[in-house]
Amino acid sequence: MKKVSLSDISKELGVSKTLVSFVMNGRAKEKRINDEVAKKVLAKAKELGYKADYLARAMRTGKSQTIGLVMADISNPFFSKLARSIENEIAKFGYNVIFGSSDEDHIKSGKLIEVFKDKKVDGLIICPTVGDKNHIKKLNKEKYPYVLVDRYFKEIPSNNVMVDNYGGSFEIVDNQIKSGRKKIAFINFNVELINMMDRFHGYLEALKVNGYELDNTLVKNVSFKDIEKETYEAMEELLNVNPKIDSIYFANNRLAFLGIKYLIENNINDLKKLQLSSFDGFDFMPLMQMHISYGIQPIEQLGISAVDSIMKQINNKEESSKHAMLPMDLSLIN
Amino acid sequence: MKKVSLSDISKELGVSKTLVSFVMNGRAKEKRINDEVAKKVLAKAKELGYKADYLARAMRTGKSQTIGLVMADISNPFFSKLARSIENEIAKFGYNVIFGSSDEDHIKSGKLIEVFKDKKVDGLIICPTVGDKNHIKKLNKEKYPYVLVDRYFKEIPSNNVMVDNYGGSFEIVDNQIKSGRKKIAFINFNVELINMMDRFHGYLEALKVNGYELDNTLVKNVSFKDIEKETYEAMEELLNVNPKIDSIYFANNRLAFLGIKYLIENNINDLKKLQLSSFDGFDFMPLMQMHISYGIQPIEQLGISAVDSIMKQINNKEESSKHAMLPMDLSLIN
DNA sequence: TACTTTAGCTAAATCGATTCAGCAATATGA
DNA sequence: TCATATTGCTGAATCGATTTAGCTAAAGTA
Repeated sequence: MKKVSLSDISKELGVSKTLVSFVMNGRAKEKRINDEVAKKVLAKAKELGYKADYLARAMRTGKSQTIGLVMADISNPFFSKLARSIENEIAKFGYNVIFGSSDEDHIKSGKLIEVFKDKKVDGLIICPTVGDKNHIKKLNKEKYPYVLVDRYFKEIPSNNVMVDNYGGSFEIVDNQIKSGRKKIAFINFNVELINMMDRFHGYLEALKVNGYELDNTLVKNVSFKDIEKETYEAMEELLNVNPKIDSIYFANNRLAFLGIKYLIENNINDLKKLQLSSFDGFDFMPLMQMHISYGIQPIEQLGISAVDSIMKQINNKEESSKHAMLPMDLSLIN
Repeated sequence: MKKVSLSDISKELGVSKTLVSFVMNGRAKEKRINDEVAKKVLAKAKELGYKADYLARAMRTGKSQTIGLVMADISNPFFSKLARSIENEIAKFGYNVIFGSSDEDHIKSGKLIEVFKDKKVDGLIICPTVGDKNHIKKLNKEKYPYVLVDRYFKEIPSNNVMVDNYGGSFEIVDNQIKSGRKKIAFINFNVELINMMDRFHGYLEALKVNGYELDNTLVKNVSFKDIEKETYEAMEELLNVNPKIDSIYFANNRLAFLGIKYLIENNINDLKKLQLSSFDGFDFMPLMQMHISYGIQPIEQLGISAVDSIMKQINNKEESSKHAMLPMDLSLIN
């Protein structure tokens, strides 16, 4: 049951390792190897149960058939669904995924990127966090294959796959206005992230085209670090200080979850007075006591596009600084 | 910026690669290398930015500093939280995680196990599915380090980390009975899985100790393949055929989710007549329109224990056929 | 006949680290 | 003084595949 190597085959058949290697890599024709000999090699390989040693091959060729996935947090449903989509898609190319979570901390993500490069991954799929600019610049300099998902940096050229945060956000807010809402509050998250900024700009634009003034007291920002506490504070301030609010728009599903939790715990559920919307939802939103209007992110497509990009790069299909943008599914805004 | 190898250092200093290797692996004392020389080596290594090549080392030593994680589906919150716990814990040992989802299909899980072994992972953490017995037997024969989580096979010795499915299930059902429920229906899932069988046995035992007879019309089984449709059918049958049911107990949170969805869509919400309970919950259960009583799985601890087991095996701390069982958090049953 | 092609194959270097076996010089002990 | 330890170090083999450079013999060509 011990492992069978190239030389085992070559010895048994009295041919060179080189020849066996050529045959096993399907280069028999190209290398003008006698058909009979090639057949014998294949037969012997099957007989002995030969399989090329992954590490030896990876060391020699520099290809690991593995990609590294750096996300904020795999236990977050958005990322776990994305991870699943990437896993499925990249499996079609015979690749595997090695992953790590950064917790929105660029020290961690930098370390993950380095470790994955050390492990010779053929490419990286990264959901970058605020301080990651330098890591991305470094990857550019090294020409290491990578693609950013969900977020990118305007000032740094990169291959990236994004959702139409601006457009989706615009539609949601525009819809709130069209349905008669006058004072639409916005709770945003980690404002420095480009995707979050874009959602904010969508909100601004919807106000603008409808002739609304931006009211800064209606906009709250919450940080990743203490999201629960800060969301509660934001809700409290919005509802107490500004009692005329008739709509609250959450920049993501986590905020929406916490906001709704706050409302339920405080028994605020007059939805005629207060309408809710969120950039994206979760599976259980249809089961909630509170009606909420939301978009659906094309997570699966996000993974597929990211894999497409990284595989093109790995196979030198010349892909550079390509910015893909996927539309939101807006069927649940109303 | 090209990579620096051992021989670069050895050439620059005029010493052997052997010596450099010893120093870099912290075996200078053990190998009686002159302190001065050792210092010089370390200094030079730092100067040149030397880092041992992962693949070369892995090939030579047979250690990859990577473990393989085989789950049913990483996009399922239970598994993504488990994956996160494992990731965090194993990072403390300088390890990374490569993962794959089996979709409860033993062909897929078998392939994943083989691929991960090919990639020379130092150990496997596996959430096995029904047909995986032979794969586990094979691992036993090969003495490949692995640990099963969430499920195991009674007839096959294995290291495994389980939740107390039986005890948790017993408590939940016992509580339903104690609070006066007479006809407690049970919707189970993929019955051949040991964890699901144990939950069923907990249900049985609770009936028994309270002097209830098992009523087979109250027990429904749903399969992984078509969980949504089958859960709806089960709900329909239970509620129509057996109108005296006053409690429904779901074997997991996914079933509970679907069951509640059914009830909401069909406007059945008289919780005085019908009480709900589930083996485990999700974050948003407190926000639901329906009250439901549930346990909480010690997912984080599950990951920690699994990592503990696999690391002990990898480091030959002689761990064999150890069956760990973690208690459920039952604070939310009432 | 002599020279070029081509088919068919192989030895050896290479990737980069680890480790076995052992050498030389100095120190210690009887 | 001679034998034995000990210190300090190294050459070469090894892990297993890939790949470069090149060889031999037969076939083709002029």
